[in-house]
Amino acid sequence: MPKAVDREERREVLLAAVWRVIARDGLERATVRTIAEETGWSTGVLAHYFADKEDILASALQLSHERIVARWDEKLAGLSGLAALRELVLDNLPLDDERELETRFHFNYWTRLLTHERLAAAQWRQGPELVDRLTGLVEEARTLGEIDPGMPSADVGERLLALIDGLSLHALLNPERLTRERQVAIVEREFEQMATRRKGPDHA
Amino acid sequence: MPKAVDREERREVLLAAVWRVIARDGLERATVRTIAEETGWSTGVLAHYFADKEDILASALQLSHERIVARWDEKLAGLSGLAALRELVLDNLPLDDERELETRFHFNYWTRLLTHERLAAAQWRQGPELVDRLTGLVEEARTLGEIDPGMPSADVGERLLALIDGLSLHALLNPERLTRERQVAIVEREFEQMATRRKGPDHA
Amino acid sequence: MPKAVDREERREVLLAAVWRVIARDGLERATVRTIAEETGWSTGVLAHYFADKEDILASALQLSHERIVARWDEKLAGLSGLAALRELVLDNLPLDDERELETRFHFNYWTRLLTHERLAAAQWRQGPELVDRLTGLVEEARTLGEIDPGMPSADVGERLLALIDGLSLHALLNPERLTRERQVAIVEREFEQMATRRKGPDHA
Amino acid sequence: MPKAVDREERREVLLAAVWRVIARDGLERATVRTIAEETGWSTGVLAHYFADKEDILASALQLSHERIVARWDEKLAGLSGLAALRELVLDNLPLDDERELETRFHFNYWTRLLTHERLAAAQWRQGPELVDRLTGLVEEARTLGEIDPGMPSADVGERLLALIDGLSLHALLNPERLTRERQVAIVEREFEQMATRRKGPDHA
DNA sequence: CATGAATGAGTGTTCATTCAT
DNA sequence: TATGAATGAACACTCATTCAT
Repeated sequence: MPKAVDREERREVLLAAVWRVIARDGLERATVRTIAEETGWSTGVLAHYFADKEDILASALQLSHERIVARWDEKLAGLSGLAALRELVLDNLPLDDERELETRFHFNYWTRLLTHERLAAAQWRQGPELVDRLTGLVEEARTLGEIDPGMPSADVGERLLALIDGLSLHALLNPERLTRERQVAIVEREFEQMATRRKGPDHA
Repeated sequence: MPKAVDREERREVLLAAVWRVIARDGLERATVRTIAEETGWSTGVLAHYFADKEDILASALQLSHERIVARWDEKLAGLSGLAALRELVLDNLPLDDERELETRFHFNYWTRLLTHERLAAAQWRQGPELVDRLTGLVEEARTLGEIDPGMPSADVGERLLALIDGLSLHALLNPERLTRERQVAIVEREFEQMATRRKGPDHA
Repeated sequence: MPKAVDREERREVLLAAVWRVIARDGLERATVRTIAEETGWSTGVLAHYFADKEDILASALQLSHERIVARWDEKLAGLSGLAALRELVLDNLPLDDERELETRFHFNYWTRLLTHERLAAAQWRQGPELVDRLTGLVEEARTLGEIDPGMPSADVGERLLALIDGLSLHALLNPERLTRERQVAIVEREFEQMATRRKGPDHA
Repeated sequence: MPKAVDREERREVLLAAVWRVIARDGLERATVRTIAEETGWSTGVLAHYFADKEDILASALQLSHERIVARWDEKLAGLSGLAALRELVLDNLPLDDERELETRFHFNYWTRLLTHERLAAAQWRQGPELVDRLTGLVEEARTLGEIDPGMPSADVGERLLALIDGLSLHALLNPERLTRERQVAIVEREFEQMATRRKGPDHA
């Protein structure tokens, strides 16, 4: 009998190393050797679990995405409308080490998505799914009368997405200026205003 | 007597080629050869004007930054407060081909700034400066009574910066979803609300 | 008690797979993995029956050779002189699918025999043996008065060997130009002339 | 001004090194590093003159072919019929060191032509051209009444081609058995018989 | 005996850099 | 000053081999 290896589990262990390398050193320095070193195995082992480097990078993003979506589902269970929206926005900020690694990791793919056709395939994209979720919850919040009905949900969703990624970006680039606390404060204020404005039309 | 070459002018011509290559093909594919081809000169000529490739990339960012700051000064001349703030935000979105190239160009540096010490240390100047300008104008608008005095100017500035870069990012990644018109609409609404809220405390 | 495996029989099954792979894909693409796939077993099994890859290749050639020699003995039984010679020459041309595979297989070793010491030293046995058989039968034909006694048997044998391999080579490289029928026609004419010339001296 | 290098001449110098490596070590061991070593330059230099390794190998064969055809033209100038045919056959045997290298070199491509589609393109093939020349000269000899008109010229040409490559092959594999002198003797006898048979039909 | 996971040297290729001209 | 030939380290990838199970 061969050495018993759960291939799927092993793949995930390897991909977690890929996350760490890319988050720490960047995509450019994420060479097969660097990744292998991080896994603790030899370079050749990657060939057993992935077709080529592009498959490694795509699989790493794919798995990360799956984990994130699963976490969303978990965190949002039982919540609806504005509360769910707030949770979703906060979940997508680099507010702890795990999510900072996650953000740094995804960050590296953004530029690549811009110029690499093949990577732009549907499953690579977390963005579209997030904006849809955000917009859906905005819509829900509006139905529940929690927010100003005067604004198109899609635009509100888009603005929240921009806020998430903009804050994430600058939190990574300038962690001292844009601390975790400050990110939360800015988002909380955003939500206060969204909630406040629910009567916006009334007072006019 | 050596050929009379205006070194500074030549550098700028070369760096403009660097912008085009990076915006079009990405940093990864911006090889010395590709850049040289874009300039129309040979690869060797770059060695006369720059220390090494990193110097080329840093100088390209630096020059781009200088141009942008100059444009800000020009556009904001005569404006103050909310009007100036609005102009500055809109100027930093990829709303025409020139600024789209600019955004795509800068975009490529974001990930690199995260991991490359030398580039980050020597060249990252735009972000801080922009957030400072935004914050300054928010402060000015508050002094002029144009906006809600209840919010910390720095946080408003930070949120606008996030909005700018978040919208820019997704406008590049998904130009069909986030059209230029839609970017403007989202920003305009943001400003309407900032203006509306100037009496916020009053109606409570 | 270990599993009862007829090692010799297993080796032959494995080597037959080697023949197919090499004839089909060439020596260059005959990797251990490809061969293992063709056998239906895992790559590791080859290590149990062969010292290393070179041993696999040498053994495959060796076995093929043994089979061919056995076939000669069978086909030539009861024949002698010119008739036997004709049969032997025709048997060594790729005139049916089995022998075409055989020829393609051997073909791949020719260049390797030129440069690989170990293979050349240990395994090259067919060439000499075939030329010896050809020469022997020429000698026999001469003794029987079937052919021109004026020519050195060794040279006639050598020429027939060259003809066999030259025709085989071009039949593989250009099957449309050098069809099986044409190969036979060329050989038959060769033998007609050898037979005709048996009275050569007489008419002078 | 750049270092003055005649690119075509340099290419030929490099390709001559390729010939030597392949003839000596075989195609399999003709790595880029081995070739570079033989040229005396670094590995990178090959990238300046050839697109990739396949281009190197194709160009080497191409140049060799051109040289051979040029030599044919030179050697056959002023000759016709059987005399030209004899010269052409003898020229294609490995009868001196230069042509032995040539034969060993070409030899290595034969197996590759069998399995590599791309290499099978028209310009790679010396064979077809040679068989056409041979057949043409046979036809000429027949017109001149130098040989037996009873045999199809194409078949005679084909047989001579087979003889050439068969003798070349075994001369390389067994130089002690099939010496240069013996190759010549076998070919000369072949031509004597072709000439003798010109009256073949008469004596019947 | 049979498996296939793991290894790491070797491959073709790319590329920033150097430097003679 | 400008050229592009030359370099050689680094890259992704392939593969024969080893060996724990």
